[in-house]
Amino acid sequence: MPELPEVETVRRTLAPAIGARVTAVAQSGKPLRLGRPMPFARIKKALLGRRITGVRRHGKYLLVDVEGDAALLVHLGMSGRFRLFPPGAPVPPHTHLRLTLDDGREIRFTDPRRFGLVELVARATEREHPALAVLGRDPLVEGIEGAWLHEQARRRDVSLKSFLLDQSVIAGVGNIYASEALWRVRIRPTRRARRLGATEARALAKAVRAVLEHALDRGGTSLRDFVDADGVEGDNYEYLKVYGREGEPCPRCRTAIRRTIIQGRATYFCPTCQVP
DNA sequence: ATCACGACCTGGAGGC
DNA sequence: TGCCTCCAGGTCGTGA
Repeated sequence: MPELPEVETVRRTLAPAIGARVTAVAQSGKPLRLGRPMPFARIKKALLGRRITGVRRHGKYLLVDVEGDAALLVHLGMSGRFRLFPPGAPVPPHTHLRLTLDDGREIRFTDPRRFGLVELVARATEREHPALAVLGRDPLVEGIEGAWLHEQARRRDVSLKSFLLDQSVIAGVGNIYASEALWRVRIRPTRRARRLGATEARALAKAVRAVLEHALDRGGTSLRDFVDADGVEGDNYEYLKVYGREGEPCPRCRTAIRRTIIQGRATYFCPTCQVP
């Protein structure tokens, strides 16, 4: 479901929970990513009775800070939702974690496919967590520059599409925005990363930031699962230029958009104005 | 060490 | 209506 703009949208809409105290913690007991159960006992011990002091994001990961040194680490996988419900709201199916707040609201992690992740980390050492340790630069937090991107790309013998999806380089770009950014700079997704020129790298770095910021301004892209912490869908889908638009005319040159598979993921491009 | 692929899950859409 | 197949915003372990 979620790439950087969607996760950032959730982060922002979850902010009204800051200051509230956690009065109850409940779980489904179902395993999540890799069939691993969430460390519920540790989560409960660290969160119960504590106030939420912040909600942060790095790449596609969310961190919910509480009093003390603990933070709840959350990844939404493909179908995960992380929402703030009003008091008494019905509990949706596939709800794996519930944090009841002192005013009756509930933060709930819901994930039918269970590709998501919920962990507990110590803030002081959070970057040592395997999921966070490998993350590259977040385009909207740390920023990415053309020269840096060029240097990264030179050393990799993968397609540019795969390169953009590599979270150890850029943290937060996923399948939608990888196709969108490459369309903007008129480069085929199949182009080898090492063949990216310096000028192209500058344009690509700018395009990555632009597509992410544009989507964020629209509350993210809702294809099927995505809603913010208030349950509201984002309306960025109508602004996508190529993703999910096989057969539709390219907005630049009217050629039919093509769909191909790169590393097992659907990839969209214009065969005319995106150069190999 | 890098890289490509399949597995991990459930549910929705479309074909028959 | 029901059954089947395909597809999905991500990540990780495997084996070449």
